[in-house]
Amino acid sequence: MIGIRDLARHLDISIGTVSRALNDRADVNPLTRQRVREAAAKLGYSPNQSGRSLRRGRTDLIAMIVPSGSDNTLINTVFLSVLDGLKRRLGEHGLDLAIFLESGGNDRLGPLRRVTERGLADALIIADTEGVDPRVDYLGKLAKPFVAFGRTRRSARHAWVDPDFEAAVEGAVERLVALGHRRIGLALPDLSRNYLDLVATGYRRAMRTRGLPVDDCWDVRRPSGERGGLDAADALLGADPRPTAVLVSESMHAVALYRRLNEVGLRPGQDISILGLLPEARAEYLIPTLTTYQTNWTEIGERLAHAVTTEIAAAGTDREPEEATATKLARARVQYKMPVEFSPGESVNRSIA
Amino acid sequence: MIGIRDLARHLDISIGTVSRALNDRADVNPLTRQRVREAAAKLGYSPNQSGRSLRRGRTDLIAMIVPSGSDNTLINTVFLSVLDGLKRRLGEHGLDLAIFLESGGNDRLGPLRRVTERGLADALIIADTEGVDPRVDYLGKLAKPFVAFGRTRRSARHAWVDPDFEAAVEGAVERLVALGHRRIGLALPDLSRNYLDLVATGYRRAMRTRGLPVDDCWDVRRPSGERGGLDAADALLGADPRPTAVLVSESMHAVALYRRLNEVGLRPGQDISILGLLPEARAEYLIPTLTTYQTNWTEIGERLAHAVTTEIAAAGTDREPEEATATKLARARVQYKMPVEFSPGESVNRSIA
DNA sequence: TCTACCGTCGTAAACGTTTACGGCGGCGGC
DNA sequence: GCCGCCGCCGTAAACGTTTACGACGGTAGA
Repeated sequence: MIGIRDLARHLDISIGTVSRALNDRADVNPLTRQRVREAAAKLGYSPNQSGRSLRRGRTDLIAMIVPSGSDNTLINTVFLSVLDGLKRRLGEHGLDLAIFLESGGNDRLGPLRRVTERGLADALIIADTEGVDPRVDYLGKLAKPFVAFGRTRRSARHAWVDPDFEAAVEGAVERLVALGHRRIGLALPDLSRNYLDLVATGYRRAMRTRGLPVDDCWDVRRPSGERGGLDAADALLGADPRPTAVLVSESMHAVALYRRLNEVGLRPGQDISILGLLPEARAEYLIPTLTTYQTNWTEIGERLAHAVTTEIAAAGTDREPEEATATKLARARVQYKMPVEFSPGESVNRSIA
Repeated sequence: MIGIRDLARHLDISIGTVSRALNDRADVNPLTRQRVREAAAKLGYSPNQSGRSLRRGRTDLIAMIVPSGSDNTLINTVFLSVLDGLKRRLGEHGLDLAIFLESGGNDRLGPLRRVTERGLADALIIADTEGVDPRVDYLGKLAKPFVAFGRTRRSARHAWVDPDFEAAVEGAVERLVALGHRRIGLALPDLSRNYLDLVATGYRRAMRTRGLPVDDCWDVRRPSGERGGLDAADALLGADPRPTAVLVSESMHAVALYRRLNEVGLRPGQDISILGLLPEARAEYLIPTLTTYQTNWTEIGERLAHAVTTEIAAAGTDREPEEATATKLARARVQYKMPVEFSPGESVNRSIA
């Protein structure tokens, strides 16, 4: 590996000048800057990150912590689209993105801890947040800049970006009601995720404001995966009176529901309406295609990036007590609900009226 | 942040001793070691990674480069299972894993370059390899330890791990032939991926060794995604004579094929057999479930980790010309085809005979 | 008693950068 | 002609670790 020393020796100038030239500082002769640049290109110089960040005190790396193991997390299905926007925007600020995985167990703090303790990222993004998430407390105490992909109950105190789940469930209920449905069921996985609580309360509220009844048998919460989905389907189909439409929020639950309906001879979109409150990634694999909400996941990634950079900027000037109000406003915490809309799908097309 | 200096001052010993104590070196009094450990725990010391790796010359971090954008890559569908095993095994060696994304464009070298130039990983894993992959040449020239998740045409020269695609296609053909099929089609996406070439040649070989005809109309290669899948389906269904079974190797192609069959009134598993040469992740979303190969993706991850550690060890002793033959053998390059088998599925159950 | 050795520890250099500080020459204003 | 300023550059310290080297006291063997 060739370092700044070699460049200096090769050009017969000091390493200080080389460094200044490469970092585009003002006090260096344009000609020398040029010569340094050419030498760097010719010799294939690239700065050593360890040395640089040791001196600078930052790494220019953003770490994203994502859960592993289960494949029914929010983050998994639409992962790449979000990352696409996130990465592009971060790149514009000279930041790189690295993704770290959680262990898959119930210990959500350990892997995060490893990343922070090694100090290899300037800021973190945590995904798949729970209602009370130990990670936000931990990062808060550390005063480490971070953004949550998904709200928590402590959301007022940190930056976050996520889809507007309340609007999604509100829109879903509205759409079904417009078709004449009055008995609407809801199947949720019983994971500990904050967005599921938002969906559950949003569902109740949407029903209540329209004066619609909510039978407790219509609001089922079952384990993740196919087995739990079949359970949920059985519970909903066995309810009396039976819902004429079902909101489902996990892919495997949707699959299981389709399967059960198929077995008992009910056709989605004809005999019963199914509406997905889930990322659209797998919706099109079902036949008939599942109607589900969709949103601009790439833009969500971009918003995350924006939130990250403002958090970093805020942390940098934290010790500055006197600050112009204008800049302070510009650095306000990013907390953003991404609008959603519903895809065209074949699983909802039945007018009850 | 508290450093080794603070510990030394706090205990009134030298920083050298503190460092030796924390690194479990022999020449330190067990009692001092104990005291240092306790102080480190009490004060919440954690070593600065930049300083450490600057001095040590290594980062204890493994970088995996994965493509982004398209969601039909091999790496995407079974991503988490592989990563699970990979991460666990790496952790046993004190290595962390970070995932970096490609830009999504056709430039596969740029993102990789950024990672290597910043020098923030000891070794790399590249995924979704092409036949002639610019990344293997680049890494080879750099003499940087790396492992490919997926063979290339230069596979003899580097470490790699992947599923045994030849065995998969061989098994598929054999299974169909046992059911009496003689006219077997193949639909591939027209991506530039090495494993697709392996599948294509494996298909031809399997057919030839059984004395079966291969009509060129049965071997279609169409763009990725639903549109291309519909094209492929039309081509196969329009062939004369029409194949009685079809091998398909991309999820969206499978979905499109199901859809087209549905439209023309053919039932998978009854009127025609479908067999997936694709990771099983989405197979169960189709109705009837798609029969497809499956393998132990977690173990693939573990094999990748093993390959990485042996590559690193080999690079460490590269300059050592005289080496015991035993150790040399132990450090032989890992090149491993993971065995595959076929899942129970409903899309193949028709005996032609 | 002298030598050799061992266990334990301190000293200081080194890893590759960045950057505060000061120096040196030239140029303009007085 | 002198002073001050400015553009450009070299010097050296600093970031937090690791580790080669040597020092020191003590013990054992001769």
